[in-house]
Amino acid sequence: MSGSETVKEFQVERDIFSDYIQSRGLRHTGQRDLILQTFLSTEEHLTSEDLYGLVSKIDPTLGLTTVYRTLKLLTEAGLAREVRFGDNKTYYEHHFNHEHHDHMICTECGKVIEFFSPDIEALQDEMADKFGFRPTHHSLRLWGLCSECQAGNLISEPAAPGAQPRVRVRTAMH
Amino acid sequence: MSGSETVKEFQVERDIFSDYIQSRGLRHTGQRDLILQTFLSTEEHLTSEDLYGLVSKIDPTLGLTTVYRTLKLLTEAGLAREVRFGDNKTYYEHHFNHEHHDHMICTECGKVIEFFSPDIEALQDEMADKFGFRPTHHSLRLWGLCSECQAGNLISEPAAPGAQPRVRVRTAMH
DNA sequence: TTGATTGCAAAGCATTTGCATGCTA
DNA sequence: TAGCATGCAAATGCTTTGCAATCAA
Repeated sequence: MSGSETVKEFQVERDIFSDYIQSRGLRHTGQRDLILQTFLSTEEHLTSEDLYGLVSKIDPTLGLTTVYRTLKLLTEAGLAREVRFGDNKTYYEHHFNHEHHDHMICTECGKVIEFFSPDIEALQDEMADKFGFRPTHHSLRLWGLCSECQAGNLISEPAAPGAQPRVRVRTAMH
Repeated sequence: MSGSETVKEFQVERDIFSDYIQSRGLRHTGQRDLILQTFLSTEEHLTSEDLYGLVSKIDPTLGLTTVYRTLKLLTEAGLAREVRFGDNKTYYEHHFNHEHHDHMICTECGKVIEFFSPDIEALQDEMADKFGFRPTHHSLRLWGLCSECQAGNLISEPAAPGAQPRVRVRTAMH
C-alpha cells in the first residue's frame, strides 16, 4: 500500500512479537525476524520442518532447531497456534487476528477444511458449566471424506499419508 | 455371578476379539488374552506402557512390544479407542458397549471428565453437511481448570506434568 | 561486557520394525 | 508343518537439550 521499499507488512504482528521479546528480556535477531516474516507470508498449516524448508531458501545457514524454538516463542506470544491432525506432527497456524476455528480433515487426500460454529461453541461452554469446568481452550476435529474424495472414491487409490500437500481451504465462516 | 472358577467375565468382548482374530487369519495366544483381560479390568485411560506395567505383574516375560501390537489390534477389533490428551502419548479407553463421549482435561491436576452432548453431535453433522464432508469420527477436547483446581488455585502449586494419576471421572451423561 | 541466541551433534521419548525363536492351528 | 506371534535389540521420526561459538544490548 505505501510506496516505501521497507518491509512494512505484518507490522502489528511484529510489534506484538517485539513487545513479547522485550517483556521477557529476550533479544531481537535476524533469524527470528525471518522466521516470523516467512510464517506470516503463508496461509498453510506448517510444521517446523516445513517452515525450515522455506526459510532455508533465504538463509541456508539458519538451523532447524532455531525454527522449533521460534515457533514455540511465537505461540507463547499469541501469534501462532499449535494444531495436530493425527499424523503425530505439530502444525502451526496463524493465531493473531484469526478467528478461532475448528478443522475437518480428509483422511484420503489430507485436505483440511476450517470451520466455525458459534452454536457449537455455545454448547461447549454450556457443557463445561454443568461440570464447573472453566475451559481455557479446546480442539474439535472431524475426520472423514471430503466431497471430492467421496466422488472419486471408487477410482483413486489411497494416497500415502503425507504424500499430498496439506491444503488449507478457506471458507466463509459463520 | 456364576459359581465357576473359570473366568467368564467380558465374554462378549472376548468373543468379539476371537471373531476378529479368526476373520483375519490370526491366532489366539495367552499374551493376547491376558492383555485383553487386564485392559478390560480397569476403567482408566491407559498407555501401552501403563498396561505393560499391569500385565508384567502377572506375566513378567511379556514384552512391551506385544502390548503395543495388541492394543492396536483391539482398536481394529472395535474394543478399544485411542485418545490423546496433549502430552504426546496415546491413551486407550474401552470402546465396545461404551457410548461415544468427549473429554475435558484439567491442565492442573490431569483429571479427565467424560461428557456427551447429543446437541453438539447434531451440530457437528450439520456443519459437515454444509461442506459435503462425510465424517467417520471426531474428537472434541476442552482444556481448562476443573472445579477443584479453580478453588485451590491460589494455594496449590502446579503439579509436575504426569505426576498426578489420571483420574477418570464417570458422569451421568446426556 | 554479559548473557541471550545460534547451530550442530547428541540425547530423549514414544513407537515401530527386523529377525531369530517359539508356538498355534 | 506352515506361518503367525513373540521378545529383544535396533531403528525410526519428531522434538528437545548440551555446549561452544556468536551476537545483541
